[in-house]
Amino acid sequence: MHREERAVLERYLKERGLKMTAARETVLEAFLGLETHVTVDDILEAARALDPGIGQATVFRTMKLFADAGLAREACRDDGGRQYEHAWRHAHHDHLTCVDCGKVVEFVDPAIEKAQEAVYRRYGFTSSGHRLELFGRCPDCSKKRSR
Amino acid sequence: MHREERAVLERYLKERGLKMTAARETVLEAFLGLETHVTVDDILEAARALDPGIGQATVFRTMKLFADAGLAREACRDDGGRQYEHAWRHAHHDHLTCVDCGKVVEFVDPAIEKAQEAVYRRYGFTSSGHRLELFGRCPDCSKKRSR
DNA sequence: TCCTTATTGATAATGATTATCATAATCATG
DNA sequence: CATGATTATGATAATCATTATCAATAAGGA
Repeated sequence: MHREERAVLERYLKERGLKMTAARETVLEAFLGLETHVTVDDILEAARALDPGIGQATVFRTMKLFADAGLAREACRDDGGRQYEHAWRHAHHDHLTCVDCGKVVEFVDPAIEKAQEAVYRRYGFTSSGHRLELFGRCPDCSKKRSR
Repeated sequence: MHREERAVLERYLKERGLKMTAARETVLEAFLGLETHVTVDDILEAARALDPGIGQATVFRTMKLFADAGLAREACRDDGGRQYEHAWRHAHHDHLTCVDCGKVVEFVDPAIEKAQEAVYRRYGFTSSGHRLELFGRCPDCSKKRSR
């Protein structure tokens, strides 16, 4: 299962003299088996379902590693803890979040992406990623409000 | 000093039966006297310069209040603690951050804003703000890298 | 297999934020 | 302008997410 991601991880590890371990395999399987937008505790729970001996610190460490290896993307939430989403073969996308019910729509907008490139050029910056979150009310919650 | 912001705060407080206090005045002055992008500790330090008796918890509470009153905007940083920036009569803007030296450029791009409106319409959402952060390398750091 | 080095899990430590609570300040009202 | 109901404060403890420490273990090249 998840042979491709495993290969990515192994290459990453070998390149810097790190080791492939049982714990790392377990966390990888747990993470990939979950939906995107998960917290470390979600991953810990899933990992312990596969191997009850996994420690919390290991999940923190391992997810950081995955982020660096390009397997996960991390984002801070205003409230609780960090969240992770799948990054391997998951195209970049932005988020549209409902401030009332919390629903999240993932989207990609070429016009936005293009305009961002123009901003980088304007200030002479080299691009290395961005984070865009649109907040608003989804159709349902908008309706409820205006009633 | 800062009569307008003070009036905003007073109206906000009165509307919900809250009280204007010396501590809130002090924190307001301290916050407005600082540059934007400040942490709670920055504000605490500035507030204690005006009144050494101010408690840390009060600053946390008060800044939350200010954010709700539209005087401050808060944003989470991936690393350390929350940061606040001025919100009253400070036009909305986005951030372009250098991942090497930490330099921050504030910008507004009409094309991006327009494209975002289109996204809201596409999904039937009502807009209530957004957060955009572009990451990259500033001209200086780009040069250093390519050497 | 052996040996060096990285990794693990448990636990303590940290740092940011929030809750608690007794005391003090605010302000609408009489 | 004194009163009283209520909110706010500051000190402290509590919580939550995350990181550091460390002795014991596992990986993997020689």
